[in-house]
Amino acid sequence: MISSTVENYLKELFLLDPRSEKQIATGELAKVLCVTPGSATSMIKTLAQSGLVEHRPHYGVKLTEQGRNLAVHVVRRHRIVELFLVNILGMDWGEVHDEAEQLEHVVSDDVITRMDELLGHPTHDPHGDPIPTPEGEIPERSLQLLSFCNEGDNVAIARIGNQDAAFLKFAEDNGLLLGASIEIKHRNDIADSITIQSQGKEVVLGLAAAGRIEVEDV
Amino acid sequence: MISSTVENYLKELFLLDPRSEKQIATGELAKVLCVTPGSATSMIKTLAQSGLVEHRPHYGVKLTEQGRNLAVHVVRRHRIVELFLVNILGMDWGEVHDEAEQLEHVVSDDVITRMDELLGHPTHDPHGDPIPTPEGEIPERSLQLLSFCNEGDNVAIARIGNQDAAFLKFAEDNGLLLGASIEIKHRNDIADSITIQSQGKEVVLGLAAAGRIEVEDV
DNA sequence: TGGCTCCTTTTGGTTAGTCAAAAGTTTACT
DNA sequence: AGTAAACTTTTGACTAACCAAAAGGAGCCA
Repeated sequence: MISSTVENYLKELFLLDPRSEKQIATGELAKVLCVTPGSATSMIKTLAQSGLVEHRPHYGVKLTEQGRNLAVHVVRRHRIVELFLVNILGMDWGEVHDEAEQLEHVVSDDVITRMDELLGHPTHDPHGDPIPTPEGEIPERSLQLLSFCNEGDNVAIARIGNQDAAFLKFAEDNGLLLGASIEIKHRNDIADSITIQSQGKEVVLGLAAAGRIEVEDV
Repeated sequence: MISSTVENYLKELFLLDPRSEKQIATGELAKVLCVTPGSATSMIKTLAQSGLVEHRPHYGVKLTEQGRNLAVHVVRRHRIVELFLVNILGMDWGEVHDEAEQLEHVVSDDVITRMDELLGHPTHDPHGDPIPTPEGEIPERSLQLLSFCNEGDNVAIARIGNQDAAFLKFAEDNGLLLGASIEIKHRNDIADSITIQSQGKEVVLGLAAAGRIEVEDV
């Protein structure tokens, strides 16, 4: 049996590098998992023994094919649960993450399949992140940072990279919801700002903030 | 934080004696939890130190007020989850128990509240067992064993005590579903049988089987 | 009262996961 | 090249939960 601790290590490795190309530093992994570096090292060693990661001491760690596969399924469970909590149980975008964090380790594949069906086989979760398929494929979209858009572009909001509650509230208050279609009115590199129109309302954003919002061409 | 192991010990103590009146034997508790008696003893000792149970060495163990309270809430979570899996996700009566066994330890009160709402504040789960309220009250019904009913009685099926899959299938096939109203046609103590009519169909049951079915006067 | 059986408790050992602090590497700068 | 800073690994120790097997009551029957 695979413990939830192991699932968390694998999941975070995946989230830090979805393609599993880079060597992730022990300390970085330790930080996101809120454990000491020493704890991470020893867990990495046992993961390596099980063939779930490849460990080059002092250089870093990387998921193996097998490890990545497990991780992807944890992420699938997490995102389906999140979407389920929001769409079916009516919970808030902000409060579902921690809940899903727990549930992802105990819900069976059967339950996930049924939730998936009830949700209509969604491809992306409430944060705009892709939901891996049961086979482990990750649906790709060609996203672009809002900060790279040009005047006149018509795009739809696909993902908000900043999980900060205040930022999410600001986005929500200004109609910058997932799927909302917006038009780029002005772009001023000198003033470091971009002006967009969403649902008739004009909003001015700094380019740094715009860099946290990903959009899809429509 | 209270571990799921502790929750399981408390829950099983509650299920073995819902009123928490008797002293439960260590060995009995160990058996339902599938642990050795020694393991049970040592956990009982730590539970006693936390004030969750009262332990009289060599005589038995009993939930305290506080322990029973926690146990009742675990049971509430379990039963609401079960009902949710059956009614909302369309799972089978038989397959939800193990799933709920896992989920009961991780779902938050918020999620339970929302499920409860979605289900219409049910008072009993798919097995006919009562669902404790958020305050810990246990809705009582005055149930009677089908084997004690007399000719002419009109009753509704409230609970099936036998969890055996074959028995459940037999019951289902003969229209003996939760809530179904039936009439007692004949009762023959010599032949040890009882004849009932449900939805026009007559079914003959041995009194032993009838003793596993509980009914409510209508 | 002794002895027998059944059950409970104790004892000693294991595993997974953690931390704190010591020891060892790498890198980067002079 | 030499050294300090930054990071990683090792070491030793802890906790929760478990098991197997030895030791310790309790009740019963002669």
